[in-house]
Amino acid sequence: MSKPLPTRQAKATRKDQVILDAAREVFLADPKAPITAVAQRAGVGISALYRRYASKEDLLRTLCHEGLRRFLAEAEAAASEPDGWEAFTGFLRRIVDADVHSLTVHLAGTFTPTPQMHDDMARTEPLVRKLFARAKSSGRLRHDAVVDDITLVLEGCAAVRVPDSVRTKQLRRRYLAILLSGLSAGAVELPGPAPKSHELNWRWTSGQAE
Amino acid sequence: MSKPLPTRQAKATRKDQVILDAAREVFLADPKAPITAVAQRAGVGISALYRRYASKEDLLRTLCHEGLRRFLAEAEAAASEPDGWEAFTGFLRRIVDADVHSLTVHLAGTFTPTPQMHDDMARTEPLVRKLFARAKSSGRLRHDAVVDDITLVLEGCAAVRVPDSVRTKQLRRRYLAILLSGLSAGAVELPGPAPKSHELNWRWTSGQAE
DNA sequence: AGCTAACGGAATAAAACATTCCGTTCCGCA
DNA sequence: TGCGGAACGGAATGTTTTATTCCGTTAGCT
Repeated sequence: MSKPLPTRQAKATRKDQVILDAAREVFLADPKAPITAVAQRAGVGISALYRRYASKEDLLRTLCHEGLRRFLAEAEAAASEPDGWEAFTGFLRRIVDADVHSLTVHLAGTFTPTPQMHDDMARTEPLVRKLFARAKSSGRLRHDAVVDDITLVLEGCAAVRVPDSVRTKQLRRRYLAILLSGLSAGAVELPGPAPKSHELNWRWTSGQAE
Repeated sequence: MSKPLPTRQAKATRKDQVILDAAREVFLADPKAPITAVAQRAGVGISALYRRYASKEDLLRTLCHEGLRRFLAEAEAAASEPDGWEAFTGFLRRIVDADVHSLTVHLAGTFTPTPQMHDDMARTEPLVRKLFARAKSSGRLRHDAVVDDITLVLEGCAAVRVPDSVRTKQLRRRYLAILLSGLSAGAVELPGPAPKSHELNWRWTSGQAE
């Protein structure tokens, strides 16, 4: 009773997802991977890909945009969590679990972003800023942490990767816990100038390629 | 009085270093970079490279081995620092500063290691283990941290990278400080099974390529 | 039975690369 | 002052890798 209509179109629609999933896995592991690797992982032919996406760049862009949307959605969801600290840490955990950071960051520069993407990015920023501010005012966050440290944290978590994806998720949570513990109030001063967002978004600003 | 002999051979010897430096920068930024990129960055022709290294793989291997040696040397140096916690944190800071982890890890799998390298790796392991044990017994390290967390920490720090290398170093120190703060004693329990070394060395165990 | 959306995958054209080769430069010595 | 060759620069070469296209096949659907 779950699949009452294995109609041709329905099949194709389901395959849409399979392909996107495969693409995510493959490009997450290697942003420079050939498109045939995606087809293989998805268990489909190359045609199935080109039927849906005009080009490799198009696929990359779609994938990345999907990640961005997820990020945005999580940020919005976190906004309604009453406890500021919980909202903050929960948000980070979900982003790390979803491996969204790798998507949006490691793929940046491999395609030219659409206006729509820029728009979504712009909508995201204030939400994250707010989330951070709430965490800060909860008193649980160390006083010298800044919003852009979030980027560093996410980048670090994304760097944790082992062949087994389940294990990867566990290790990342452990790692995030260490980081959050380090970001908690009451420790010694952090060294050096804090990061500024323009320093960290360079991957987006310069067009194309690697 | 610094360069009394700009003799032909002396020049070449100096260029050795220039080339190795260029190679480090280039392959650190992109492990798959073409060899011409190295030549360009070094400001030399391709011949200058092939005069020194039989192949690209050979260059990669040399580079990586150099990094491994540095790692080993730092570990040995840290062993003679009397304070266990200082030895530990100082060691990490120097390794992070030298960007050695990226070298040994991101390049792994792009060449077949020499017996000499395996040997050096074997010599390194007990040193690091000892360093960790001393940090642990200093009481400053959280009780549920394990040796292999070091790998995660280094991996995370290596993931911090911005175009400006000076800034990168600063940001990494900040990030390491957060991590060390999180690794300090007295916080909440860390989640999940702790990492085991065989989980983290997969890049070395499977031969060749990506 | 016939039409065609949805494919699979070989074929193709273009790019990216590692490596080789050859002509040039210029140090060091006679 | 001229020569031999080490040390190069960088174009030419031969391969490999890839994105993209094309064409024959397989079903849903009527």
